[in-house]
Amino acid sequence: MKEIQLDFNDIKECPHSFVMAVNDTMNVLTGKWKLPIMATLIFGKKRFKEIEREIPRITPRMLSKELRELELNGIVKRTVHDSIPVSIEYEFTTSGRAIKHVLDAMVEWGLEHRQAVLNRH
Amino acid sequence: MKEIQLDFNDIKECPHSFVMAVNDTMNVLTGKWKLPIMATLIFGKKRFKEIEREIPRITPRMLSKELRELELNGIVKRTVHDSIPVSIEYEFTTSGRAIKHVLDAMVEWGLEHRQAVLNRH
DNA sequence: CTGTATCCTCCGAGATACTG
DNA sequence: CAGTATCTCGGAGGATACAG
Repeated sequence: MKEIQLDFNDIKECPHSFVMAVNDTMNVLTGKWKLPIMATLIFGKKRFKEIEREIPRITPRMLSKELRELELNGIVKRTVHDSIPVSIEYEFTTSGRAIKHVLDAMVEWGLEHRQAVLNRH
Repeated sequence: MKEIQLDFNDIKECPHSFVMAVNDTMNVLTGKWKLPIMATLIFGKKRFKEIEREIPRITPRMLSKELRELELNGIVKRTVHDSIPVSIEYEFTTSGRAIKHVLDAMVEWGLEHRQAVLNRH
């Protein structure tokens, strides 16, 4: 559970709280599997095996690890239903779901940037 | 110059162009030094040595590598002034500067999320 | 079904020295 | 000043097997 530590704390124009906020956000977005996992949860609760099935090539080790990290970071909620056999469901927290606004900004910039690059050939 | 390849192309709810756009954006934000480098360019052109001085602990190797990558991705423009000795300046492209909108969204979410996490202790 | 435990590989990044 | 060339290493992530 290591913290990514961006090293521009000394740049005077960046208030420390802004830098921390960007750090927090990057923490939730970086790594190979976090975005794919979040994508599977957009339309509601899912069980471990469902998520695993929807993400080609992910291993249970990585899925477990990333879900635990997302839970610790308050992005997803894990619920144990003690049926037989037990089933476990993952879903976004309210705050976790709101990261969609960041993704929207990324989509918008990404599309515009690709267009801008194409326009100069 | 490897491309980060997010592996959720098969998730039907994500239009491929949106996935590509998020990929493009992540490409520009990930890694240890890209954000610090961009932060130094917010207020205008800078020379290699100036950027190096403003970012503690970065090595010329990494600065060179990241600047080249940002240039190839159309984020920064590199200008050679053939004075004696030559001086070289780096600055945002128009499209590169616009990534600030993404950072704004990240700051907003990051601050709100931190607050949300604190509120439930 | 919902994960852990081991072992292993590869690459991002650091250290250091050098070049035009 | 504006970089490049080597060498090295830790850690993210993969493969495979196993557990409750």
